[in-house]
Amino acid sequence: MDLSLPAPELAPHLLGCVLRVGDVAVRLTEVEAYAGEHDPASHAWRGPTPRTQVMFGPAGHLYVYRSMGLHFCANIVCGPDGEAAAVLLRAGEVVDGVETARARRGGVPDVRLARGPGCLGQALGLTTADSGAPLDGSRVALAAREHVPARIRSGPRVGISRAADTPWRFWLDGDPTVSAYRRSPGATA
DNA sequence: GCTTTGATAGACT
DNA sequence: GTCTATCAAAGCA
Repeated sequence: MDLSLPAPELAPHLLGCVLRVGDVAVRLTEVEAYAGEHDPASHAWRGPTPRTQVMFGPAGHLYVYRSMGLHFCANIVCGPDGEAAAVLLRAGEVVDGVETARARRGGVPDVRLARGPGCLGQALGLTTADSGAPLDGSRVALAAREHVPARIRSGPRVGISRAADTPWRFWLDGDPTVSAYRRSPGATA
């Protein structure tokens, strides 16, 4: 696993990998690539800010942000140092620490534990305090998948207002934990 | 210092 | 399928 790859190349390679945060681990089933300064949909497209600075740093760190006040979304920073590339983790299947995740999510069906970016962040217990945390295996670790997933699909990204037609969303076809496609209301497409 | 916007999720018609 | 809650960071005056 080479996290210094550009986001669009790395994203499909992350599918099927297991991300562990504390007691909870998820198998990634849905991700989206963001190419930083070259991507109008990225938080970092206009240059570094206090909130996005971690994306400009070296690969192998978490970037966590808050959306709509209530929801936390997790990204894995990738690309070379200085490039604001990141891969948004949109959904996953909880493979360890299910009880912990279930408690955090308030008793929803298991298939929904990490379905959707905000849900995934909540299931893993991530907050903005975890933004910038390294994937060094202490609290957060990324394990390579054992086999290449059989069916990977790609398509337009979801829920963003710019460049929504860029096919940088990747997911495992047929996986029940993948969120239903949901078009951005104001997407320019 | 103030105003606008957002990489959503869940409830409601 | 459509509508809205809710707040911090970004952007602008």
